[in-house]
Amino acid sequence: MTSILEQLKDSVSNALVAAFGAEMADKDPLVAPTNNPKFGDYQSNLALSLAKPLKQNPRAIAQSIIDNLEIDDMCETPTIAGPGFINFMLKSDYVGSLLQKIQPDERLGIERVESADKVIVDFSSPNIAKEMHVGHLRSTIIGDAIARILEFRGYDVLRLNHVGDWGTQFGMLIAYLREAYPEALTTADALDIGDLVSLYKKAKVRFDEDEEFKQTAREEVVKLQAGAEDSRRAWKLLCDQSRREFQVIYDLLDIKLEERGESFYNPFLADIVSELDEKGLLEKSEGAMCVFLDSFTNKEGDPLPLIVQKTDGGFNYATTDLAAIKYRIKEDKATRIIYVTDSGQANHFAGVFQVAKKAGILPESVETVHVPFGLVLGKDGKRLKTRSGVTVKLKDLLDEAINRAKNDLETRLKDEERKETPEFIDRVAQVVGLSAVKYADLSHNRTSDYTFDYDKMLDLKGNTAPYLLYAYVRPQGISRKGNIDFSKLDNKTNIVLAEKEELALAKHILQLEEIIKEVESTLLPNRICLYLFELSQKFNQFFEECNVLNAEEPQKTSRLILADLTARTIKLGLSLLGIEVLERM
RNA sequence: GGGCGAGUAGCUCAGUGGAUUAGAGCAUUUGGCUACGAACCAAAAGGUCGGGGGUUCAAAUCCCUCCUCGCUCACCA
Repeated sequence: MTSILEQLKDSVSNALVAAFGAEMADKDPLVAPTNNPKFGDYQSNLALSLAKPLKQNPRAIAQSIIDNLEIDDMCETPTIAGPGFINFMLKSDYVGSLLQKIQPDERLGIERVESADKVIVDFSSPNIAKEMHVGHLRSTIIGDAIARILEFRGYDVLRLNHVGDWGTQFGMLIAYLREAYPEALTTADALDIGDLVSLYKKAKVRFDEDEEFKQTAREEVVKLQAGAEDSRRAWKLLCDQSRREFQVIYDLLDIKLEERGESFYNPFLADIVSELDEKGLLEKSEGAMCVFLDSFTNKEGDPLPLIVQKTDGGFNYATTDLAAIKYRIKEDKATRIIYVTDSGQANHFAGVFQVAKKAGILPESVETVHVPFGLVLGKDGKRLKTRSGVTVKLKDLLDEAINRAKNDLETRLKDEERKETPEFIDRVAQVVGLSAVKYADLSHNRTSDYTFDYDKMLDLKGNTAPYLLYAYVRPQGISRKGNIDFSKLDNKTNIVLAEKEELALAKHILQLEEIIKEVESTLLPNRICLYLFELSQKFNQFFEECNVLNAEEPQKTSRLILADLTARTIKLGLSLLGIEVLERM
């Protein structure tokens, strides 16, 4: 369905051409939702921006536009306010007819994109042989939400997990494995990940302290990269065990990912370097092969290099990322590649994208975009750590949220003298706990750091997951109490929107499409959160003022449809964020 | 020192095409359950949008400058 906003934009553009001639056709109609409901639903600031070029009074221009508008079916006659704003107020009949139109549609009238372009979302990316920790939280949650939103819009999304499964640390690990746990190399499942993590730490200590061990580790890297069979077996063992543990988290969070680690691009790295050389971009500097960047300088003001081959001949992540760009464009046919990593990598990606463009690997027709996000902070305003000062494991963090949700729920059940089964309690606690963590993350503007606070995210009040989940449960309560099957509601009766709460709720429901389209380009999921929070508030106001079950027809059916559409909008919106709903809580 | 980002109510944060009186939530104070779940709603109070300049009829938003904080600055990713 064409959104109201787009229809208005088209109408204003047409009116502009009718009033001032065809040369105005490309002029942006500057239509946007009003920031204050008393100015109506939408406004156009067009007349003000035309005052100078047309050398006319903006109010007169506004009047000419209004005179040429053909929107009687949608809006009341637009009014001119202040210096020349055009304010639009939707007609309630029109709003009702739109609701009626989307009511039978599973997608709630939201369009798919015309061509299913391939989009890659690169997110999560933990490191093999390490546990997932709080540092992976945001990439995983934000990346998944972005992927879900683009999938819903109809893009062909490839979700890639660019795991750290290659590099110098493996020499160290394999060397230590041989030394300390030789049986792990021959016996399946001889280690679990807990051992693997402590193994990593011990290996690191050996590596830092013992020169001889360091040398062995380096040789092990060479053997691995050369494809020595027992080294590869050890490497694979490490990867498999890590992968299993990652999967526990992904299952818990309901996240689907295709693993394609750094090692995947290994065969292409040497070619990338020679390609850069052929293009004349390569320079040797302090022993390393580099491409020098435009507009990036170091402390002394000299140009900064992107190192693609280290002094020891090895490749690094810049090389891998260049190879990945090439592969993703040539083989995967991606037209948009989205990297969800922390903002600390902004320079790295800027450099890689610049070199890829210079080298002709990255054509104009493909968009690469770094989607940065800020740090997760503790209440002290510093990077989130445990009380003992170590990094918080992701599993522990999620379990804590679920446990707190469970305690809250049990306290409330006791207060209200409600009895529920242990299965119900566990299920509600899990959904509430996980959705609270996800929603807290997604509802903040991702570019800034955010403060992690269990009490706030699990609060039943305010812009939190529990508040939204409750707003979903309330319409379901109406359905149960009234013994009404929402899917069998009469769709023939005109929807009546007499009360201001009804109208406000209805208009808000219809805005989801605009929001989704906006997020599709800005990749800022917090816009969806804000939308859903406002929807929930409007529903609660409606619920307070407009009794549904005791209303007379045709108002009763109208209100049932409103309640159902609200619930389905919340459910759909939350699903785009990777959050489930509950029928009761 | 360079680059990037941030600084908006006591706290957590919205505000991405400059525009009509700067928003929300939490916390605080007050009112509302003999009506579909009060896990709710209503109302009050709370801000020189870090400081200073500039552009504009109009700036939290654009430009300049300064201050504070964070991230980052060649062989880790």
